[in-house]
Amino acid sequence: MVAKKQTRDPEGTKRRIMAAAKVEFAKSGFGGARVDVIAARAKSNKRMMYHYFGNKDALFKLAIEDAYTDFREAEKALELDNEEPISALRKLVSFNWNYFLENPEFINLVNSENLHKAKHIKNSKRMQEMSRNFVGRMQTLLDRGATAGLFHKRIDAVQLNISVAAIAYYYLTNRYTGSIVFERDLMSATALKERLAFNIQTVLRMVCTPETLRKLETEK
Amino acid sequence: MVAKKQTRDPEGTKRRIMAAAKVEFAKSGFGGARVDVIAARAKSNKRMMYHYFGNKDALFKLAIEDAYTDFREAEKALELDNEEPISALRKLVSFNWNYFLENPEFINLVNSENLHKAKHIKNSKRMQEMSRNFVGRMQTLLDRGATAGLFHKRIDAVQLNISVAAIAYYYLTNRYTGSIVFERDLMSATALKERLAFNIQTVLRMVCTPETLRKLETEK
DNA sequence: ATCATAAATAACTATATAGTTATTTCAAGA
DNA sequence: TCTTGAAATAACTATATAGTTATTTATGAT
Repeated sequence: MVAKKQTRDPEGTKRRIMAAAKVEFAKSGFGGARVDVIAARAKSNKRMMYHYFGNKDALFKLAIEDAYTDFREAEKALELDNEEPISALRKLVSFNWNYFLENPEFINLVNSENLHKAKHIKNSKRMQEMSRNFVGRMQTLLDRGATAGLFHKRIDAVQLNISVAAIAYYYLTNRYTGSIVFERDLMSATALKERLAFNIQTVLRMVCTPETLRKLETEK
Repeated sequence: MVAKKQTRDPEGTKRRIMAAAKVEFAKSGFGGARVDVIAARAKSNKRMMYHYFGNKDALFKLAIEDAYTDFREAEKALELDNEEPISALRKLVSFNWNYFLENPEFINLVNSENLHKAKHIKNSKRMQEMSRNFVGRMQTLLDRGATAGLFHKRIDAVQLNISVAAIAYYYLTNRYTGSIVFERDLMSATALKERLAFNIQTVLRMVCTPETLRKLETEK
C-alpha cells in the first residue's frame, strides 16, 4: 500500500480545524470536548491546532465569536429596515426560530460559554460591536411601529429581543428533557410548525396595540 | 450536653454526597464534574459515593430527579387552584422567576442533561408523573380564566408553560454572555425587578383578552 | 537543482480521572 | 466482652488528556 502523501494547505487546514472545533465544542461543551477528536475530525493533528490557535481556550473563543458573527450577519441580511413593521417583526421571530433550528451548534456554544461565565468573550470588542448594531436596528423597528400607531410606546429593545430569542432558544435547547416530561415529540414537523406560529402570536401580542391586534384578527 | 460528633452516619454521608453532587454538577456540567471534588465537598470519599450511588451517571440521574422534584413541589405549594385566575398567573410567572434565581443549580443541571440528550432521565416515570400533574394544574387555570371570560380560549397549556419558563430561564442562564453583548448589568437589583415586571406583562398580554387587559390598565 | 521556511506528523510527557482493591475502624447484638 | 457486618479510608490501576518535542516533508524563490 502506498502511504498517503503530505500535501500543504494551510488555509484549508485552519478552516477544517475551526469547523471541527465548532462541531465538537457544540456536541460536548468546552469541558467535554477533546482536542484529539477535533484534530481527527479536521483530518489534521493536534500540533496543527496548537500551531494555528495556541490552545483549547483560544480556539473556543474564536469558535464562539465566529458563530455569533454568522448569526448577526444573517440577521442583518434580513434588511428589516425596509420592511413594514409588523411584517418585519414576524420575519424577526421566524428568523430566530429557523436559525436556531438550522444551526444547532450555535445554541450549545452559547450554553457552554455561559456555564463558564463567559470567560472567553469577556473582553471581546467584536461581540459588543455586533450587538450594539443589532439593538440599534431593533430599536429603529420599534420606533417605526410606534410612530405608525401600530406598536405600544416605550418598549425596551433589549428586553424584547431577549424574549424573542428565549421562546425559540429554550424550546430547542431543552427539547430532550421537554419531550420526556411533556410526553410529546417536540421535534415533529407539526410540533415545530405550531411552536413557530405560537411564538409569532406571542410577540405580536406583546408589541402591538389592542387596535392593531383587532385589525390583524379581522384581516385573517 | 452536646453529643460528640458521630464517626458513622450513613444517612448523613449519603445526603452530603448528593448535596455536593448537585453543586459540582451544576458548576461544571456532567462532563466537567469530578467525582473527587464531589467526595471532598461532601467531606467523604469516592468509595462512599460508589457504594451508595453506583457510578457517576446514576448519581447524576438522582441529582436531576431530585432537583426537578423540588421544583414541582414548590410549584404545587403555591395552590394556584384556590386563586383568582389573573392573580394565579402573576404568581406563576413570579414563581418561575424567583425559583430559577434562588436555585441556580437547577438551570445548570437541566442544561447539562439536555447537552447529553436527556439520556439519564429517558425512562424516568418519576419525571413524567410530576409533569403530568403540573400540566393538569396549568390547564385547569387556563380553563377557569377562559370560563370567566378573562382569558383567550383554547390556549395550549404546554406551549404557554414553555414560554413562561423560557422568558425567565433564558435571561438567567445566558446572563453572562448577555451582560457582555448588551453592555448592561443584567443582574443588578433594578434589572431583575424590571425583567420580572416585563415578564408578567408579557404573559398577561399573551393570555388575556383585550377587554381584560383594558380593565387591568384602568385599575392601575 | 538547492536551500530556506512553513506545514505536517508521530511519539512523548506529566498529570488527571473514573472506578477498584485491600484494609482499618466503629458500634450494635449476643 | 466478643463477634460481625457495615462504614470509612487510603492506596492503587488503567486509561485518557492537554500540551510539547523532535523530526520529516513539501513548496516557492533563487
